[in-house]
Amino acid sequence: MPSWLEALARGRRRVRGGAALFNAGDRFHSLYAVHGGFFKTSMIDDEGRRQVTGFFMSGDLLGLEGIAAALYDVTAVALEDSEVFVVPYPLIEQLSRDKAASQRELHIALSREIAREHRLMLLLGSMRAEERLAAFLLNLSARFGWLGYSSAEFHLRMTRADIGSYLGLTLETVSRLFSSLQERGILAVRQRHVRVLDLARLQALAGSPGDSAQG
Amino acid sequence: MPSWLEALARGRRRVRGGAALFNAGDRFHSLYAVHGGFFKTSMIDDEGRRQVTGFFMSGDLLGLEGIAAALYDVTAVALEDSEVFVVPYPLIEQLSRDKAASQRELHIALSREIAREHRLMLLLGSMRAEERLAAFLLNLSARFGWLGYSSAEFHLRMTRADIGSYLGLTLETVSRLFSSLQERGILAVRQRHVRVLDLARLQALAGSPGDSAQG
DNA sequence: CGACCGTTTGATAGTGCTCAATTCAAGTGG
DNA sequence: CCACTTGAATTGAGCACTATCAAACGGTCG
Repeated sequence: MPSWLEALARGRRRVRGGAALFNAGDRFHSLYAVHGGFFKTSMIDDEGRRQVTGFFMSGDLLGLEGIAAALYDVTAVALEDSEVFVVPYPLIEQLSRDKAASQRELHIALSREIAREHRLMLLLGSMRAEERLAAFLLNLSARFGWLGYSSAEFHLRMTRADIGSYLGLTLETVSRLFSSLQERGILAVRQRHVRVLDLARLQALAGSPGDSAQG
Repeated sequence: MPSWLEALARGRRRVRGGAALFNAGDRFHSLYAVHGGFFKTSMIDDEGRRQVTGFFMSGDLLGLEGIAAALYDVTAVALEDSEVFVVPYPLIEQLSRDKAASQRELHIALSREIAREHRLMLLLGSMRAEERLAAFLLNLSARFGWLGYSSAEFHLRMTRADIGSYLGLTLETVSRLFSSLQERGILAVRQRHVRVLDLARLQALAGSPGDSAQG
């Protein structure tokens, strides 16, 4: 978890796979630093369609968007048994007043989330299905790498439907793309287990990079 | 402009239509509060495709995403002769340390920007072309209304290409949609001049609301 | 072992894109 | 004042991509 938050954590909270950490519309009071496990966030549009807006793993901060309206505006659900540090927002406000460094860190966290979403908008607005999936996989891969896990072989925690919703595709399209990438020798896929066989070609499909946080 | 920033503005800056206020990659130093005129922000993906990420008018804050990397990560271009207040970020940091209220306001501005992009992701990920344009127009309309202008009749400052880029559509599709909405008596469109003839039907197309800031 | 959820695969159709040709508006210069 | 230029917008035809509908398969957990 981000070091500047360590002093502020007030307890942990365990969340079972499938359970919600918070729901859209809940009163906002705390940020959550993921300490272990895996979360997805989603929201519902006026037509009732649910869309996944992000995936969060160790070190990522959940709840930033809640400050504005004093309500969380997404729902955060654990995709496996997970744990978070609970960081009450009032404490953060206070600490940032005392310590300039912490203040800046919070601003950076917020600002980084904005930048992340810029990239996602770019993906949703201008990439085709295969590019989207490639970019998504590279992002996941890089994040696993940073956490010390293999970046070449990993386990997807989310369903094809989750991926599709996040990328603006149907689950069938996602499934077909996995099959196609496998046939071409770029990936080895078995259910949710993914192995990257040809990183260079995967990067070429995505238009290159695979960094940036909080996919 | 947001009242909490008034005390911090250090001068104004005029920007001619077509000129850039800042470019992606420039060193970050200030936020800008739009005081008059109209801006678009855009960024470039790895394939070199440019995409519009937002439109900004009086009262909106530009540059928030620059805090994270100490670099602006979008380019802000004036779509007509415009004016901004320049608010140096170090001053903001300092004020937020002294005044809890200002600190919270900044957090809210950042957080609101995150929420705005959530909605845009929803739009890009799950709405069809016509829904997107309807939602876009309602958003613009509402914002003009808040500024005291007519919400039923207004002048688009951006080209069809800008709108298309923002909505993840081609300019031809945008143009066709305008024609179609006009034929159906929902809008009266002449070039960039738009008049809403049937608000209810426009809202129905979008799935209802038209609020939320910084479209 | 059976039930259930998730995934894969196929066939078909629809939506929006691409390419291309006009039309239109606003300037510019003769 | 009017040809001419230029950038934007409109419109059309055909097609590519992805969604939709449908069926079968697989893995996992009671």
